[in-house]
Amino acid sequence: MSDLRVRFAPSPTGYLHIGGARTALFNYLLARKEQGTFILRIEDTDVERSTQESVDAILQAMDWLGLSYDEGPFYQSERFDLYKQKVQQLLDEGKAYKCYCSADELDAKREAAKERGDKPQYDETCRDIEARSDDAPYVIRFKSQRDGVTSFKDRIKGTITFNNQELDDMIIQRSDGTPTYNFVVVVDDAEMGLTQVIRGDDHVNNTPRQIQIYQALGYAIPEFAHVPMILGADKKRLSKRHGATSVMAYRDMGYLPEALVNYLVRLGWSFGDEEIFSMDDLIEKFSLDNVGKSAGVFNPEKLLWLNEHYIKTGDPQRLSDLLQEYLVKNGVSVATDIDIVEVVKTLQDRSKTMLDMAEKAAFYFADELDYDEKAKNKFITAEQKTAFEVLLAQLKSCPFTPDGVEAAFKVVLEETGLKFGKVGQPTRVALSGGTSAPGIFEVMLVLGRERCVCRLEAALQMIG
RNA sequence: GCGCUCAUCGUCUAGCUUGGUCCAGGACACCGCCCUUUCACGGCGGCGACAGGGGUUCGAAUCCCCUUGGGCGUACCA
Repeated sequence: MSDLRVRFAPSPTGYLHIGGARTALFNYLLARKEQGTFILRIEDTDVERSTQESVDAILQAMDWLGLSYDEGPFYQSERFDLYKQKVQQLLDEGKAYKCYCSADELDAKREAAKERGDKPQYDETCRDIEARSDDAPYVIRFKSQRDGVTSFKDRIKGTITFNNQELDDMIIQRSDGTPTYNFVVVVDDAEMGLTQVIRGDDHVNNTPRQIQIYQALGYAIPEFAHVPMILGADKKRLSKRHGATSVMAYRDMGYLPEALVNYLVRLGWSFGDEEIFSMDDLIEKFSLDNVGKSAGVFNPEKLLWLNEHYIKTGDPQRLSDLLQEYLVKNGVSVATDIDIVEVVKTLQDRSKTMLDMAEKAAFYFADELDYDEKAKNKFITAEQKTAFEVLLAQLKSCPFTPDGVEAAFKVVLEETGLKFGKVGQPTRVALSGGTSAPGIFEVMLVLGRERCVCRLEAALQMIG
């Protein structure tokens, strides 16, 4: 166990999205690689917007991705006493003050500043006034250092410097007594002993003000690593209009978690020319050194390619369990006389998602085949009558093994004098209902004698 | 507007620290060929980028400056 301590700190105001999952993943990988500690903290100081449903959704998504944590989940809503105490400390030391300006006043001033073309900042009206003794509502503001600069060395972006004039006195406690994000994040990151703060790029602007709070509270400053954002195809911040952004939506669409993990980690991180990484590979190879500085565009095609890869190479046994779930979801009742592991084996090379596989597998289980109209008209015709009859007779008696069915087929070719192609495709339609399916022998073996006979008879009946 | 930041094929990226081995490598997508009982898989090949302009240098994708473009922030949200 090393002393490295990192965290993922989502705000429970919705499901876990792609971007959050990636920062969680980076933290997780680093913790596992360095044998450090990965902490999960729920940032629910905004009581209005936080929900238990969101917490559950986030936990479920992390579990699905395989991101286990060592400590937590800690809820900020249960730590208000600690924050109160820290706010009081700053107040006592004159590093924070009560501000009686109303939200409306503040809004008006902000608007006015914008109109003038000035940077909207708090004008410090209450900075040096006496605290009132009446019960007028107030917020508590942090007294920023306004001279000089604040800079820090970002692990992935390098040194970043801010002029302290940019930092106005921010609110650390709302008028309802609850603390705000920029304050609690510092208290918690410090109290939880984090050595590195790995988070989204959208937080770099918060970092200098947070550093000032670390200093005011006498805390050691952790190392910061800001990972670039994920953008949509139009280079705008990834959002719902770009498609699914929820991690669990990808499960519903039939994606494997290892595909999402692999995709997400390669978006912004690289390891030479390698593209395929298992979680174990990543724990061994991941490093903040190879994380790029620029934002990346989310590319659904590449994710799909990885998903195909993991389906192709996945363990059939495991995949068969998953396939059953998707079949059920599609309303297909799974027949017990069919070996689903074998079904998976026939479909692994031709499925893009598990949902896709479920759709392609449906014909195996159908009691009555749903024929593709065009295929039926073209291939289930009088021309095939003899071939079907011979095949039917053979199938009723031949050994139902790879060699057996192939021999049966050979007999058909010999007796009819037809080429394989002439018999194969019609047979495929008769057995599967369509023109694209796994190899004809594989299909017969998975279907079993009884179903093959039944479907061939049905085809013969259609021919009349 | 102001602040921070980023900039190699359409996209993800290697290369940039220690200029020459890069007329820039890999992957996805796309196109073609091969394999083939359908559909796929697979194999082989092709298309395709150093944002622009100045420097520095014998030599720049690599160093410096400017321009342009993008992202993020600018809340009693996180």
